[in-house]
Amino acid sequence: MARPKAYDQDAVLDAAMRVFWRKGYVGTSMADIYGATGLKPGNLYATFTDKETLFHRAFEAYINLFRSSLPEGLSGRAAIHAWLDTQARLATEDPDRKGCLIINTVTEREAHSPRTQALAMERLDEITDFFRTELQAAHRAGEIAADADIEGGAAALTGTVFAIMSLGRAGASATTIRHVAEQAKLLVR
Amino acid sequence: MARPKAYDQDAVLDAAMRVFWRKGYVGTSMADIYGATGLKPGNLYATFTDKETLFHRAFEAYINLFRSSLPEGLSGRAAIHAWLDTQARLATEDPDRKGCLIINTVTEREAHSPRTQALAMERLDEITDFFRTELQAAHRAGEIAADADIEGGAAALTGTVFAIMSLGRAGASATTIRHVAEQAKLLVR
DNA sequence: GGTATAAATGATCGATTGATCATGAACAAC
DNA sequence: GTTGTTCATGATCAATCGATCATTTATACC
Repeated sequence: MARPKAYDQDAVLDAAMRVFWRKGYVGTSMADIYGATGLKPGNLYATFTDKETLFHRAFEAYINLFRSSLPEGLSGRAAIHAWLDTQARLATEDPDRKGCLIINTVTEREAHSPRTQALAMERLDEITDFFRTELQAAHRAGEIAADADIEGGAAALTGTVFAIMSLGRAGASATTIRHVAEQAKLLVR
Repeated sequence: MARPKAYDQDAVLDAAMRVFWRKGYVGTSMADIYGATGLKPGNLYATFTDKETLFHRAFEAYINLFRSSLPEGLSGRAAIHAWLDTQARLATEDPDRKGCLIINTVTEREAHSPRTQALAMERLDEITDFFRTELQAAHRAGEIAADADIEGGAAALTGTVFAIMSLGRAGASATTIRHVAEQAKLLVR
C-alpha cells in the first residue's frame, strides 16, 4: 500500500508508559515522550491523537504488565501471601521507585479527566477483586477463620498494596516495606 | 516606617498550602496561587521568593496542622488507636480528598528538588517516631506481647497511614478506609 | 520507472508556565 | 504638607506547554 511504520508500536507504548509511571501525568511533558520514544511530534500525534489518549494506551500496557505479576497456580492464602511478596519485591527492586501506575493515577486524580479517573478506578477494583476471590477460596479451604470478614479483609489487603507501592515510590527502605507485607500476611492465616 | 502589609501572612500561607495539598506541586500553577490568596505576582514574589520557597513555607504550615492531629493525653495502645481513628476520619471527611501533604510530597518525589525531598522525608520519619514511641510505651505497660517487634510494628503502622491517606486521596469509600484502620488496630493489642 | 499512498520530519502555533519590573498607592516621621 | 520608605499592581518577559501542518521521504503497486 504505502510506507510501513518504522517503529514498533508496543515498544513506543512501553517507553511512554515508563515515563508516565515515573514522572506522573502532569509531570510528563510531550518532550519527555519524544525523548523516550524517539518519535517526533507530528508522527506521534498522528498515531496517538493526544496526550490523554496516549496515556490511556500506555496505561493499558501497564495493566498487562501488572496482571502478569499475579500469582499463577496458587489459590487462597498461598496466592495472597505470594502476591504480597511479589509486590514488596517489585516495589523495592525498582531502582526508579516508580510504585504502581494504577495507584499513582488514582492519587493524581485532580490532574486527570473524569474518563481517565474512571478507567483507573476500574483497575483498582481489580486488586480488591483478587483479594476477595482468594479470601473466599481460603475460607472454603478452611485456611482462615470460619467467621472471617472477607470484605473487610479484601479492603485491608488493598490498603496494604497501597502502603507497599506508595512507600516504594517514596523511597522507603526495603526493610520497612517488607515489614508492611509481613504484618499483612499475619492477617491471613 | 512605611506602608503596612494589607494581608495576613498566615492566611496567605494557609490558602497556598491547601492548593498544593489538593493539586500537588507540579499541578499547582502560580496563577492558582494568585487566585487562592488574592495576591498579585509582584507582591507574592517579593515576599516568598519563588514557587519552591513558597512551597516550603506552605509545607511548614501543614506540619503545624498535622501535628495538631496527634492525640493528646493518651499513650501506648490508646494513643495509637486514637490516632488511626483520627487519620481515618480526616481522610474520609475531607470533601476534597486531599490525603496527607507529607505523603503526597514524598510520592511526588521526581517533581521536587533534593532539598524539598529531604524536608519531606524528615517529616515522614516523625510519623514512624510517633508509632515507635507509643509502641514502646505500650510494651512497658504490658499492652502488647513481651516479645513484640517494635520496629516492625512502627513500620507497618506507618504503612497503614500511607494506606489510609492514599486511599483517601484516591477517593476510596469510608468503609474501605475504616477497614484498613480497624485491621491495623488488631495488630496492636 | 512512474504513481499513489502512508509515514516521518521539524518548524511553528497560541496558550500557559514561573518570574521580573517599572509604576503608582499608602502609610510613618517630621 | 512634605518627604521617605515600603507595599501593591499589572503589564510583560523568555521558556515551555500541548498540538498542528506543510513538506519530504519511503514503500507498494502497476
